[in-house]
Amino acid sequence: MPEREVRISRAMLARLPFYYRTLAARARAGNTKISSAQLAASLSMDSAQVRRDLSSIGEFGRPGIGYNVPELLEALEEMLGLRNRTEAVLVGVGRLGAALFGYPGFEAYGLRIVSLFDSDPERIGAELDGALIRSVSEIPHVVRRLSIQMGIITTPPTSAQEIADMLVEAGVIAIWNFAPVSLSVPPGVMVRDEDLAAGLSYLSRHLTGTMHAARPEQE
Amino acid sequence: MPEREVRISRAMLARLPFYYRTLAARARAGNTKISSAQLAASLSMDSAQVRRDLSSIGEFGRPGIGYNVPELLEALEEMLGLRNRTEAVLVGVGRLGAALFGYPGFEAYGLRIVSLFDSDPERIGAELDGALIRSVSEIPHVVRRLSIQMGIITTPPTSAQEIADMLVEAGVIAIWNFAPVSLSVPPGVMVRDEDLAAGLSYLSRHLTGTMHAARPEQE
DNA sequence: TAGATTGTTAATCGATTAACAATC
DNA sequence: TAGATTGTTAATCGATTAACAATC
Repeated sequence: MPEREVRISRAMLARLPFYYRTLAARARAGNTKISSAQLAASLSMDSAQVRRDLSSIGEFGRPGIGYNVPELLEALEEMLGLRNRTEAVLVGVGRLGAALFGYPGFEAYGLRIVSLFDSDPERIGAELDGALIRSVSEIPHVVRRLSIQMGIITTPPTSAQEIADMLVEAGVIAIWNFAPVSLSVPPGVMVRDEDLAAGLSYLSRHLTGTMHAARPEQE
Repeated sequence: MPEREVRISRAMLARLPFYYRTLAARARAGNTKISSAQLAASLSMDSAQVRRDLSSIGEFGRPGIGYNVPELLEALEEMLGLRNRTEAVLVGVGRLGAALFGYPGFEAYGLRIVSLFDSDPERIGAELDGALIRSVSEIPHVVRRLSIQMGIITTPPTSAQEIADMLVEAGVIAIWNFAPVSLSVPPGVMVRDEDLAAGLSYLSRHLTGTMHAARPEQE
């Protein structure tokens, strides 16, 4: 059979996890069908956009009926790469790093953090939930030996670039960066910046704007 | 003087924190000037876009010279609402909630988490970094009395909507939602979804893709 | 059959990039 | 003055929305 040409725009890729969420909840509720209009409604979006997005990942809908939830869910899992087991190392076991390491939600997404690193002598050698915290100097050795492809950076911004370089040098090709700094990496390596401050300023702006505008409670 | 009409697109608003980051680093390094080309280079973007974005928030550049770093930084702070002190409450003191509460980065952005809530009897009454963890039943009272405008939700997805309703009812108009579920709120209330899973699938997809493509190390 | 709903084409809207006159 | 660099206009590109024939 011919390979289906799948064009996923950046904007659409950002929407897929939301479809996934909603469909997973539907599936748990025992529903097997959902229409683009229903899906759109629960995500406050346009039904035409839902149909367009879903049609571009395959043909899972039937006119007059709607979409088959389990089928669509499976396709989305495939599409989002949730089927793959991904092993990652985490560098910087501060509060945020510890929170991510213990976050139960990742398991469902196939992510397993297999090794922890820090540069603070106080932390090196200690354990977190039974996992040993290693010195960053061991990164090259461990990453190479376990063929790790993903690195999670939760260090202070000042050392993030240095850590990124070490990870890439050792074979990592995907970096999830929580440090508030822009990393430069060679082509072929993908960086995802998780910018908490960006989310915050988005909301702050709303608060400021609202203060000058009409009070919201008197609709 | 006439009010300057400021049109900020959604996409541009998402870029502003990155400009801010870069300029703040420049300012710390003692630089007072920066060109659109330099700024673009450190963020791997197009210089035309930088100029377009910056020109739409004001006239801080001088042809032949570049932009005045301190001036621009100040304008961005204003624009991003970083000047405003924002007080927030946090609901759900699990690992993620605790990490956010202790995150030192927020202080610089004007955010202060003034109260913690949880529904787990084991946690209620306990302290985190000297702050008392209150029962969620106290949300209406506390939020109203302190006139809190922002709520941070780090509860499990099942209770997130219920908490959102309580917060909104008590007067909150901005919700920072870390629970992996879509919240429905009345108009006038803004929700920012921080979707960790989305970032993860973005990277996972790259890993899968790469396995089928050419090995990246042999550029 | 009649009603519902998809997948897709065409129309609209918005965002990015290129080019350049104006300015330092 | 000559070289550098902005702010903005015009051209391109991409994404969203509307509309509807095809299908169940």
